[in-house]
Amino acid sequence: MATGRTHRPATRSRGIPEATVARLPLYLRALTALSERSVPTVSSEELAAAAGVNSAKLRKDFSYLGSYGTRGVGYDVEYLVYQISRELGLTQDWPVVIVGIGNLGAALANYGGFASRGFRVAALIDADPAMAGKPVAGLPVRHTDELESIIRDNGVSIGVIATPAGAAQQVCDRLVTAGVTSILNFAPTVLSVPEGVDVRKVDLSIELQILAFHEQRKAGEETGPAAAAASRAGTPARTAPGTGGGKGPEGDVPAVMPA
Amino acid sequence: MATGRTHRPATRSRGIPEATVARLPLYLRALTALSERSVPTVSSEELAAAAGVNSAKLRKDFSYLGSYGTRGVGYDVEYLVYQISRELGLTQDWPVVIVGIGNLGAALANYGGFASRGFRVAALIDADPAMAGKPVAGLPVRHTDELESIIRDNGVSIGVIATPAGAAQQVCDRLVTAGVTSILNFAPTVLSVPEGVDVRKVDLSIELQILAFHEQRKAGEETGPAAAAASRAGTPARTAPGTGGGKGPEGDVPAVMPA
DNA sequence: GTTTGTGAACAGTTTCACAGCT
DNA sequence: AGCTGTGAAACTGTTCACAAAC
Repeated sequence: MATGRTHRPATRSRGIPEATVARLPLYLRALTALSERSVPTVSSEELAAAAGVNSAKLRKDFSYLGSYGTRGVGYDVEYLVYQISRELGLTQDWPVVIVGIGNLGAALANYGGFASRGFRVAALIDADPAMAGKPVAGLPVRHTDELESIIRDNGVSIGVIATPAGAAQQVCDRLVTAGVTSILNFAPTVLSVPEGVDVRKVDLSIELQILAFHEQRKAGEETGPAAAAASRAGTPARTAPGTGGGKGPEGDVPAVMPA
Repeated sequence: MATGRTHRPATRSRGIPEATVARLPLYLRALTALSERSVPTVSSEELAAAAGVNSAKLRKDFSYLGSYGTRGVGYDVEYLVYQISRELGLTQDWPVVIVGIGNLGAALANYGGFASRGFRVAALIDADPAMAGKPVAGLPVRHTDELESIIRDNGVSIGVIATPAGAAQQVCDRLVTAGVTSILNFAPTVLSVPEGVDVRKVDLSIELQILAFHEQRKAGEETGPAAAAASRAGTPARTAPGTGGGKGPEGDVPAVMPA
């Protein structure tokens, strides 16, 4: 039963609830957009709208970080950007490796948001010898043989797995052994990792299946307000995800375009 | 929102909890693997291990669907596969369009899990006229002009947005107007949609930032057991004082910015 | 004996509503 | 006046532990 150690509840976080942590990047993106427009201060109401949450939640979230607002006024945009960045650990540079340079890996490598905020793609790694040396997003693809040395030489602690499912666990094991302690997994597999290693999963087909579930409900129960696309002509009709939406945070904010 | 307490009775039907819905695809995947190995029955303990959850949660989840197990024995694999598929709406065929055929869009188009389970890529759509007609994943890319007709002709109700952030809202509006009621959004933007339309978001950079947060914590305090590879040369990362002492704004905050 | 199904206890999250500061 | 910060209430999700079914 050597595989008995998996998951995670890293709720060892000194105080900040996990749900709040998951929303901080959302706020940060909204704040960055405001900052670029040189907006000096913002109220919880405005910022919440931009981030797609409600203001009470936002204020509660910020209260875990400290008292960074001014009553009667709002929050100082630059100051908040800094505080949230620091809290998220984005004031330092995180070298990241991407393993598996297929379509998805290439997409990730080209994704602007990656590099923008504290993350730096240290290397792209693929098992196919034919890929080795080929430039993707301006970086030469390295062969899997070099995985361990790349990680050690660059002090990489975050790895992204974009390989086929069959290779994911093996890649994961090598990453962990070499010193990676956080993994973002795009392969549709459950990864086993030792305690202390964090895994987050992005699973396309799961997201689609959740949508299908709600879609089926809609079709079944025609109670729906038919919802013709009435809104959003003149006013920016804000609408909650209504029927479902779900677990995670909802919504983002306009930002720079990824390639 | 604003002022009135619009108590929306969103929960009207005998609902399966959202958290449970989000796990059903996970169970389904594990069950499918068992099915392919011709395993006839499985216990909650075994299945939970395969899906990466604990058995109590799994049993509770299944209890919302009905009593599909046999005490003293376990669950019939084939039967459960069918029940969950039906619950998720996967026994019907869902035509899907993918808009934005860059690296990511192509990756999605090629993703096997897409087609495998109830979903069928009805069309790939891109705004670039140079892309039109080019085959991606065996399908010819269609131009955005055809978006509305494609959706209507194929009865598409699920759309995937893989465009740059700047185009996402516009694409979203057109999808919704044409009849799409569920959207999977890969662009880092908040989408506004009318009530009744479901949006799920997949945001890479947010996932990475959440990992960075935990990574920073690990570096800061070597809590408990696995202190293993955490401290390797290269990722020192200064200790996060976190909420040390209290939540006074001072502490280590180097009165930056606001000036 | 084994394993499910579930009420009840517990934990985490969101919302409310208002006191307190500016 | 306006807006933050936060206890308390309401809600959602998880874990426990055991009776019931095989």
